[in-house]
Amino acid sequence: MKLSERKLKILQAIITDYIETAEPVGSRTLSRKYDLGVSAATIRNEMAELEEDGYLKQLHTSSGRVPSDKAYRLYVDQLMESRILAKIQREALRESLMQKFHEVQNLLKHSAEYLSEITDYTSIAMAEKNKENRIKHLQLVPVDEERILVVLIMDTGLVKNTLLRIGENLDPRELQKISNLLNHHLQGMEILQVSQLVIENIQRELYEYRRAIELILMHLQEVVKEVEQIDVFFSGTTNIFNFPEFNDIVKARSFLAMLEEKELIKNLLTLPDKEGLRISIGRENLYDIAQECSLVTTTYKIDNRTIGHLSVIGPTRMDYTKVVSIMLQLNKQLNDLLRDNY
Amino acid sequence: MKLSERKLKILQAIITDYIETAEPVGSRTLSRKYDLGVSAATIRNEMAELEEDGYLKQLHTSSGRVPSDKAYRLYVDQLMESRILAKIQREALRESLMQKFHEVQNLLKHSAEYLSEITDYTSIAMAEKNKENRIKHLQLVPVDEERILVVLIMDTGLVKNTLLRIGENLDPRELQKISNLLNHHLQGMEILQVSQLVIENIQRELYEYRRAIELILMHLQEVVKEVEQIDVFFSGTTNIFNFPEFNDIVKARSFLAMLEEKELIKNLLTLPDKEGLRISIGRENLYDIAQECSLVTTTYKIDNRTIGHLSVIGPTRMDYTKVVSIMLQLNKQLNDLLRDNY
DNA sequence: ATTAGCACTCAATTAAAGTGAGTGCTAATA
DNA sequence: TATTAGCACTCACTTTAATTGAGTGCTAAT
Repeated sequence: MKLSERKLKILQAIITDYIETAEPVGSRTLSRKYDLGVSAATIRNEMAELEEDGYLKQLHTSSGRVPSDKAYRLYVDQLMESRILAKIQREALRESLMQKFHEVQNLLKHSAEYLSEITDYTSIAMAEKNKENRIKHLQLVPVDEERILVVLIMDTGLVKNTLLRIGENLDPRELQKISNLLNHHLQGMEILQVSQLVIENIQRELYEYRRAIELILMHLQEVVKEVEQIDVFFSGTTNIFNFPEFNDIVKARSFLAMLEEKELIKNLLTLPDKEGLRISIGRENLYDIAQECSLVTTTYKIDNRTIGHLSVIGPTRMDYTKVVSIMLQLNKQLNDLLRDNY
Repeated sequence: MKLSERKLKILQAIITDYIETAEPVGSRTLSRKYDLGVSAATIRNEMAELEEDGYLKQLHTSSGRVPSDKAYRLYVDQLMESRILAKIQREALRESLMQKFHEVQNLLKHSAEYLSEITDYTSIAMAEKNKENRIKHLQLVPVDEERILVVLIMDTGLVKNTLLRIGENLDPRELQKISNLLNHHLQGMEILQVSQLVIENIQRELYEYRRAIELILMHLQEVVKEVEQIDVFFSGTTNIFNFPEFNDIVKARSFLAMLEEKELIKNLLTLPDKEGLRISIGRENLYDIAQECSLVTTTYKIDNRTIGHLSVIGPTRMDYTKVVSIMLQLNKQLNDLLRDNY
């Protein structure tokens, strides 16, 4: 049941026009605006068939047609032609990213800002906080008589600090000793594996500091809880107001409310992983409120472990061509950066 | 030009009613709903005079009246009676805060979440990133062969990490040596004071590591730039949709757009400092877009230096009584926590 | 000084009429 | 047989008019 060349051409024109105008498109407009080589009547007949096949929808009997999710799917899979970013833009991007890569979190955050600014849609950065984070290094830093700073470095590049009030007065050398011991035992472990048993083993080895060690490890557990929280960052949330389909207070509100549901956002961004770039269109998204939106999502990895996601979200009528080409570029740049630095 | 007892009573009733309903209030409603002991006609006369004095506004000749900013000002300064939070609520709050106080940033963030949830308005947490941050401690942590982590602890409790790729292969002992030297020179300094001269002095003392030292200090300067960025966090932004006065897409949009203007938000929260709790009402705010809003703001300090602000923002018709009493409670709890821990 | 009564105002709601883009069908045409 | 012009019909949207009702200001009575 393949579509004829002509049907594809008409469908493409409809989608292009609708992406641009957000207005249902009729046969007359189409024949005037695009050079399709056939009359409005012919287009009308083709449109009727396209509607039968589920590619177009009519809001009411005498309105123009609007592309369905199925049409967008066809569009992104077959019709869309990828544009290339101007080289100069690419280099500006690289510049701007280079300055921000101190932390993975920041890198994603700034990428999101870049994305929303250049696409005019809303973008989402999510740092994946998977439990398989392994401890790479742990350092105790003396702050003053009463307190120490526990610095935890994970192999994914994640760094966590905890300011800790410790009963005893430990001098730097003692701290270093504890640090070394903890590192020896904990390096390479997932933090959830640090069981009571492990703690006791460590305590046995440095019995005189058992209280401090317990305090530290207890706190690490708490830090883990925080780490497991989802870390989501948005940019350009108010861009949604630019789109007529959200130009009604109820729609805009539910869109913004959706963004506040971090669990939901997480599920939207972390669907079973198709490689590279994933596009989910309208009702393909399982959540009610997301069904009038499309997402273009890329996933970032270090050593084959996922560290985060970037996503552009907008109306189903989004400019897929633009968004996809921008995200592909960004993806390439980011992966280069990650490979070089982590 | 003081208002009579009766006028005050009527004004109070009008404000209370308008806070509750968001509808212009008329003389009849007023006399029926509140026990003012006079007839609607009398109230009408009083209202006319209150309007002359600028406490009330009429949207059109035959509408009820709405309180002006001047009325709200009178209300918060004189009429408002502070409620006390139930003790049980207080203790739940303390519990919830205690678990989050690892970092100043987190403390403010969680407080904001608490505020927006319990008030149903939007809340803002802003960490003041003033340049007078002094270096308390600096620690170099080895990560792997190629990279070190620079941990910077400021006396305000702010902690900053920078992952740094360093050319040379430094063993932990060498790193410690550099750490010590840097601490010796830098402790107590504002980071902007770390001039080229200081850097050169340090380099002279540990000439063999001059390259590493330069790298580290260069990076610190960059970190400072980040630190100087304003760090603003919002909670409950979509609560604004609950209020009929923002139930129009243009208003809602400009409110949300305002929140994205960090500089503006900063200026709103950091007005010349009245002690404790500050209420700015409507046109008292200098920015156009904020003129239909009121803010209740508290400022937090450690050792007399401002570390952050918390604010509740909503329509001028906000429930000042509720917001103020909640913020006073929170203020007390937070100050206790800060005093005990930093 | 207070209040009841009444004519008047004006936003908001409802109802009706008019407009126009777009469709489906049919018959003519290439 | 595929395409197109023509035409009657549909239906959301806009415009205009009529209706409603909460609220006011003024006046005269209490």
